[in-house]
Amino acid sequence: MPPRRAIRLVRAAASRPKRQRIRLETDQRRAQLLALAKRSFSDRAYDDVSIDDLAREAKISKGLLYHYFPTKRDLYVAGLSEIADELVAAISNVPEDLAPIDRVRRSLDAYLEHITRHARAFVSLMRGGIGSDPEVAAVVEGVRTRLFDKFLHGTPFAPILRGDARFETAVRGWIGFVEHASLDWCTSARLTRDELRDLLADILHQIMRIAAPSVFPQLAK
Amino acid sequence: MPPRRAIRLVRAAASRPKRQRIRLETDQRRAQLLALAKRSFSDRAYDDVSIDDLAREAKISKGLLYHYFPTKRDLYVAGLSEIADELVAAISNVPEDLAPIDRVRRSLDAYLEHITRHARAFVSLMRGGIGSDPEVAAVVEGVRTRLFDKFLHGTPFAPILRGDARFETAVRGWIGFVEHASLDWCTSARLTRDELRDLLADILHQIMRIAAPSVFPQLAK
DNA sequence: GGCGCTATTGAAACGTAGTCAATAGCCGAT
DNA sequence: ATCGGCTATTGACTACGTTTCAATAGCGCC
Repeated sequence: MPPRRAIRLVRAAASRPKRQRIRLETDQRRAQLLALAKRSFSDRAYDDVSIDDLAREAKISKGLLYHYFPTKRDLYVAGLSEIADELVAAISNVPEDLAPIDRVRRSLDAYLEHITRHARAFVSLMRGGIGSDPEVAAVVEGVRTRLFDKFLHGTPFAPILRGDARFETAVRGWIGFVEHASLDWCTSARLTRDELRDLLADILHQIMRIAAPSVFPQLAK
Repeated sequence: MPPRRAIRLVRAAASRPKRQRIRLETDQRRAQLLALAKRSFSDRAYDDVSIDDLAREAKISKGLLYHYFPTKRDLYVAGLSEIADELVAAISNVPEDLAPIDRVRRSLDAYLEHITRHARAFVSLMRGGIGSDPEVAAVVEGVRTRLFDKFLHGTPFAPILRGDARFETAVRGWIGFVEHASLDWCTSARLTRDELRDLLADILHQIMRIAAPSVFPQLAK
């Protein structure tokens, strides 16, 4: 039926194409949009991702997007939080019964494994697309705090030293070290993953020796 | 002369207030705007500083602002670069003839001194108001590279180890450590400045021992 | 087959970055 | 003095992206 096409075109021009509406459950749609946001904000900078783009890619109207996320920033933060949670979760299934030093090494393995798999997302998380937004800062800070806890969880001296300013400064600083080194490493891997892991673990070890001599009296410098 | 006020009001209403134009030399105007930008972007987030605000504060029109800086981002980057230069300059006048370890300690002193004096600017520099902008990233990266050079300049092993991946990873990671620890410290100083300085210096020392055993064979772990 | 609920739309409001032709102050020449 | 040119400066205008909201269409239920 050759006329079909012609008729269609006429109808389209006359009575407006009228894109068919696809109805989704709230949860599904929300999940779809979140996934899209995570991808988009990992690939491009915050300002380079427009609501129009997102809506077009999701094949919905801008209005609907705003129905699910009251603000572009909210959408961004929601995506970032998920990325953050995934990262923390990635190092959370390290066996409990290992020696502290092995736990650290295993955690580092899991951490490095995860960030190589999700390099783009990790970079966009850490570089913090909107540096000065308090919510974004809170997400990043949350990652640090939780990593701090994970890496130290189960070590015998953690309870003793909790609250010790010198110790906490040192370990939190080490987290900064790890972030920095892994960001560098993501963009140009000049060490193997094992070499980096060993280096990071060794340095943590030394840092704890320096920052908590009371626990390592025999090693005092 | 009571009528004065009334006359003024009438004139103002009739023939438009016509704000008087103040002509400035290009350099002065530019300097004024840069200073204003540095202040504003340190106080508020990038998006919360509008060109209209800046123009109003500077008592000039938007158009003129765009005459000096082709883009809001350019203005921001220009301000950020100055802050960055000031930070690097701050640690640049450490005497050349000190022992390496003392140079590091003196540099750290200068660094900490500077960031306490310019805490807000330092924080906005490091948090990188626009995380994903390549120019902004370049400024921050430039600070790191230059700090790296400054801290190591004059040490005997620097030339030997330049290019050694393990060593560079470690020292660059230490820069991350320092940034992180000093950002924390800016917001809540739980150590004295001297304690922090000593901690940072000790850790650098240990890090170099670990990362460059060939230079410290006698200390190999 | 109508009714109500809600996911969805489209257009319009709004704010902010960026443009540009016109203007006003300054200075040197006449 | 004043004219003329140079350039710092203006302000109205455009463009574009976020956000709002009343209207609409799909779906299940009676």
